[in-house]
Amino acid sequence: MGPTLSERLVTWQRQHGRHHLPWQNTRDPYRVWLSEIMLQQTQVSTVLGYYDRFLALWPTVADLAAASLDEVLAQWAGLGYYSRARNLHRCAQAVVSAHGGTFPRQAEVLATLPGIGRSTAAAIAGFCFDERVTILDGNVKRVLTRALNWEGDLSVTRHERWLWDAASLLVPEQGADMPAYTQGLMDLGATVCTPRKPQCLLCPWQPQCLGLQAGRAAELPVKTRKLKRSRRESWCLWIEQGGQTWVAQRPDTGVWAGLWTFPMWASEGAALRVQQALQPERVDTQPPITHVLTHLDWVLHLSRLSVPAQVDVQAVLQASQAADPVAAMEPVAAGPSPRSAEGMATLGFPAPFQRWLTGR
DNA sequence: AATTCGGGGGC
DNA sequence: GCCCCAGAATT
Repeated sequence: MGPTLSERLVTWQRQHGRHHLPWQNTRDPYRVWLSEIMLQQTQVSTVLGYYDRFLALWPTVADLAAASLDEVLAQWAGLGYYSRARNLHRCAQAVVSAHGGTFPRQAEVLATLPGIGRSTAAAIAGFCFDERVTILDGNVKRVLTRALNWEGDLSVTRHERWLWDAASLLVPEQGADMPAYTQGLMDLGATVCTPRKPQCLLCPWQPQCLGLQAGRAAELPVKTRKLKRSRRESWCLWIEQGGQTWVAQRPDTGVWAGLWTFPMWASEGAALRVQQALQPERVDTQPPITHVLTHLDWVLHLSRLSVPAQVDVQAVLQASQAADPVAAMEPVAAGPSPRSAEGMATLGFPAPFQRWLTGR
């Protein structure tokens, strides 16, 4: 028989897994939780800088809870999936107000908190509290479907449920092995059982892997989901007037919720009419860029305007906000307002606007 | 059950 | 171009 799959994985992780990521070598649930949220659908290399910055700014969950949502969003800017930042903030406040500033220890309770689903709850409970519950992230789905040579379509819900059950059966008997086991699942998927060209010769499960035996490991998992992106086109005006820049905050739902952008219009004509009303001294119209989001190709046009001091920008923008839906400015949470350079630095801008503002 | 949320890495 | 990434919440 030999060692079980979980025993093999635990031994392998201790010898060959990753041990020096910034969120490892701690059982502080705050640090583990913060890393797990940032790492949702996001690669390790992308998270590194953000993680250290958040910890430096907010060393404890109480510090984070005491921050404003705007501060958190500004620090999260560029990382994507901004509902994570909103839920991060809500979760910190819930931990403080409903749990006395201490994270709950059971996965089932953790999963009731904002932004913590079943997999993240299991990661926290396993890493910090030795609870015998399984994660099920992209790594585990790939590792498991290959090890079991299981060809179920992952876009089908009941297949996911089946995988949860299969993964649950594999957890180690000893709670003390849970941190290494959970990390092992992640490390195996990230470093050996990779999406393409898996390094099966290095795999601790190689003797048992049914996918490898069938010669199908590299073709799993099966996912039929086809992604069709819609297209949207917007015209942005970068309005500068006497050292100030006009910005608007996006509504608290939808794409880039709560972040800041230049005022935007859904038609070229509407933007041009506003541009004309502003009587700019200089106009710099840049080639459009296509910003790719998960479900959207967003074509963004940008004209940079220098507007004389005597022009009432506020009035022009308000009139455009109030215009009929076709000609109106795109919806904002709060009316556009001018910001100094220092003020701009405290706001969160989506990646393409960040690039424009910093000159790439 | 299907959609909606970003942005970057790697090939 | 394509798929993937320490997924969750919403509809």
